[in-house]
Amino acid sequence: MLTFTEENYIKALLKLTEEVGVEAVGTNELAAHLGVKPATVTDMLKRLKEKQLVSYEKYGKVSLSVSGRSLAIDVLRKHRLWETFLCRCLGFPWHQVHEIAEQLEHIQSNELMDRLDAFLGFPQIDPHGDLIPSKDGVFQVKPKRTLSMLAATQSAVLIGVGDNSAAFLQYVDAVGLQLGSEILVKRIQPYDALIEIEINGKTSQVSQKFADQIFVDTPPQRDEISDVGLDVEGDL
Amino acid sequence: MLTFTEENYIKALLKLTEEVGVEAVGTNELAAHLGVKPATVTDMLKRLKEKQLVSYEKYGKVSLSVSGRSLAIDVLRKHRLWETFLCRCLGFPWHQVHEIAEQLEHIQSNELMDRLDAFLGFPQIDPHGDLIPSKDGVFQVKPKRTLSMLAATQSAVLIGVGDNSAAFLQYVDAVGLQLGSEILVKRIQPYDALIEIEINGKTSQVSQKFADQIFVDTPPQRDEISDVGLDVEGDL
DNA sequence: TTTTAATGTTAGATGAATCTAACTTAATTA
DNA sequence: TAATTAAGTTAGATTCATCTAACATTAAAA
Repeated sequence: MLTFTEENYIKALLKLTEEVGVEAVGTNELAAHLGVKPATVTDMLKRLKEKQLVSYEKYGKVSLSVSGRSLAIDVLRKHRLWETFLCRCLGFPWHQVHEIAEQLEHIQSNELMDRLDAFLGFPQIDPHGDLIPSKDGVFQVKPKRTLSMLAATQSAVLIGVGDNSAAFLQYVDAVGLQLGSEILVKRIQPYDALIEIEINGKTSQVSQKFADQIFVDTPPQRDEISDVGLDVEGDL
Repeated sequence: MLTFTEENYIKALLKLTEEVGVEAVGTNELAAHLGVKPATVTDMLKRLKEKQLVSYEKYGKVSLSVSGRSLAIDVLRKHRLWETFLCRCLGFPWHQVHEIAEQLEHIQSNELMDRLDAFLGFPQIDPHGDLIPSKDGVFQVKPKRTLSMLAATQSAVLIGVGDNSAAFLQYVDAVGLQLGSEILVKRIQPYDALIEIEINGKTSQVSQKFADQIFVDTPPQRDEISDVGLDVEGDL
């Protein structure tokens, strides 16, 4: 049985490796991500190694073991199922659910999660557009295309976000975006690289930093293939 | 902000005083109830006193302060709302919900509980028949009549239980009882005080210990007042 | 009233998770 | 290659929640 803190460490490792597509991470990076000091991380890594959750050698990089990865994915699954519950059933705005799910993800009961999963109709995507790992831990990260990769005059559909913080998500709300929204890139300022976008007729200027966190799907336009909408929740 | 453990101590204090109708409790009793050693309780009581949650003097009995009681009631409210959610929405049998709610009751978010409360339709009674405290902490314990107080030939309706452990509740299930069930006391063995009861035509023998934990409402019978059923969930 | 039993406290230890400050190793740059 | 910087570790301290073992107080019984 893992402690809350141990669960948070392996979850962070999952995020910092798999989501970025990197093999292993350093102590400092982990510390920064978790908001603790590097020394604290070193201590914890020793404990995680003893429990065979990570592979780690002194002064080297860390990566999750097979069992560590599987436990981390389970925590992530809980997190995303709870987020889905909070939005869909309790009507929370998406910028509030992450913080509460950070607590709920540590509740220990497999049966609870299975029942919640069934209650929600076995959702595949959470309120931020992230894939919910299946019960048996199948979980792979799709390569992501971001708004910042688009050229002027291109349009795309919002399928996810790379930052779940309340501050970022409220900004997303403010420009009128939600999952499934169509985004048109009107032009990119040559001078400061600000991107002018249009959503439902409303025009906004956003930064590269912002655009890096906006994941999009580019619908086939030139090929004249007929309308393929994003079905956020219905694709079993 | 209280720690999980502090919340558990004040919850235990609420239970050991109010539910039993006693002013204050001793260190040993608290320790026994929480499954820790008396020395541990002494330490914790000092901390709780510093935080003004209890009134306590060395070698004396402990009781909750006004603010301690209010916080304890809030924990109890969360516990019972979660239990209601687990039974009603996720279909958990009542003997499983207590353990999971022991974890969920410590999640910190007032908005979460308010939304859950609304989602459940502002329930007043939890799956064990206990009153759910209202948001403003109004909560009084009704004096309880138990099955063990009934005489032979009397009948009554199950309105609650005094023990939420899985072992006890499964026993209750086994004799065919659920909230609202009508119980007929057929006779009481003079020799060993076993109580013979009938529920839906099914006869069982139960002990005094068991009967002490079965809370009942005795419908007016002799007075010929017409049928008054127990409406477990609908009485706003 | 004195002894005994029950109850409660103190002191010292442990493990988890954190910190700061000092030190070591690895990587980069001149 | 040597010096500097970045990254990582160790040592020692702190807080929380717990323990055991020894001691103190209160209540009950002889």
